[in-house]
Amino acid sequence: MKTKCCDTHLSEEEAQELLSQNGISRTKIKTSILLLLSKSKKPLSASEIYQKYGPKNCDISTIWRTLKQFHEKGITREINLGEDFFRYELKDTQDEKDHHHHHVRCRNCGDIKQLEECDLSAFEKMFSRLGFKKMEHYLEFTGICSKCP
Amino acid sequence: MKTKCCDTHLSEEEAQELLSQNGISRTKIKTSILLLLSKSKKPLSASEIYQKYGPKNCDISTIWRTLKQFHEKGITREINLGEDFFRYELKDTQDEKDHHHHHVRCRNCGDIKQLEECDLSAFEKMFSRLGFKKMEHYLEFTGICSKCP
DNA sequence: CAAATTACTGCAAGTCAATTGCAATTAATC
DNA sequence: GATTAATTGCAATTGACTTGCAGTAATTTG
Repeated sequence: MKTKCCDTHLSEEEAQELLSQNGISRTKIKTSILLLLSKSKKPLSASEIYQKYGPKNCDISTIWRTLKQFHEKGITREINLGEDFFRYELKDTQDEKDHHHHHVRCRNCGDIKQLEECDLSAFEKMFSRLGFKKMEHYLEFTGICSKCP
Repeated sequence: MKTKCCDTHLSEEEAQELLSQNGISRTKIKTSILLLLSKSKKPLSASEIYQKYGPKNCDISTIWRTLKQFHEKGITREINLGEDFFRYELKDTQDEKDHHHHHVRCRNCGDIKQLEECDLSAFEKMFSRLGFKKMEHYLEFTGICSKCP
C-alpha cells in the first residue's frame, strides 16, 4: 500500500525559491520549517516543529507566525486529526484534491450543512485486512457558498 | 438535496430515557443539552450551547463536563470542522458510518499514515451546481492499528 | 418515603494552543 | 552601503478546555 501520495522532498534551494515566489524573506528559520514539513511523513504540529528545530534556536511564537503566513500564502494546509491542536503539511503545487465529511461549510460565512452519507465501507474493509480495527471515517467538504464572494 | 441524513429530534422523554440507558442522572441541564443537540441542524460548540441554554442557568464547566461524558458514553460525536474548537453532534443509534480523510490514525498510539487520494470530484461537481466555489474536501480514517489492543 | 450514597453543579484556579504589542535584529531594496 | 520593510524574541494575553473542592440534587436502599 502506498502511504503517501505526494512526496515533496524539497532541497534547501527549492525551499528558498518557494519563499521568494511567495514574497517571504529567505530566513534560516522559514527555510528550515519548510524543509521539516517536506521531509515529514505526517503533518506536523507547531510544538513538534519547535522541538525538532530546537527551542534554543527559535521562539515558538516565530513558528506560529511562520505557519500562519505559510497558510495565508497557500503554501501549507492546516488540518485537525481529532486532536486538540492543528497540524500543518505542505500542499502539492498542483490542484488541491485532498480533504473530506458529510458537511458543507462556507469558509466565508461559516454556514454548515449536513450531507448524506458517502459509502466508504470498501476502504474500511481494506483497512481491516491490514489489521486495523474499529475503523471510523470523517468526510467534510468546504467551499464558498453562493451567498458569499 | 437532502442536507441531513438522520433527523433525530428527541422528545424530552426520549432524551431522559437516553440518559438513563447510559447511566447518567436525568438532570435539567443534561436533558436540555441533548434536546439542543437533537434540534440543531449543525453540530454545536460548547460555547454555542452555553449561549443557547443561557449563561445564567448553568456554568460553562458543566457544559464541558456533560459533553465529555456524552462523548465517553458514545452518545455524541466530537468533530472539528477546521475551526479552532470542537463541535458536538448526536450519534445515530445505528452503526456509525460518518467520518473521513487521506490519513489513517491509530487512536491508541497516535500513529498517522497518509493515504492515496480518494476521488470525490463527482461530489464537488454537485456542489458547484449548487453555487459553491473553491470546494475542498477532507477525508480521514481512524481505527486501532494491528500493534494496539 | 426518608436516610444514605452517589452523581452533578458552580466557582475559581489552572493548562495549553494560538495571538499580539513592542523593541531589537536581519533581510530586501535602491 | 544606507534606507526601508520584514522578521524575531520576549512577555503578556486570549480563548478552549480541565480540574479541585465544597455544596446541592438525583438515585438507591431499606
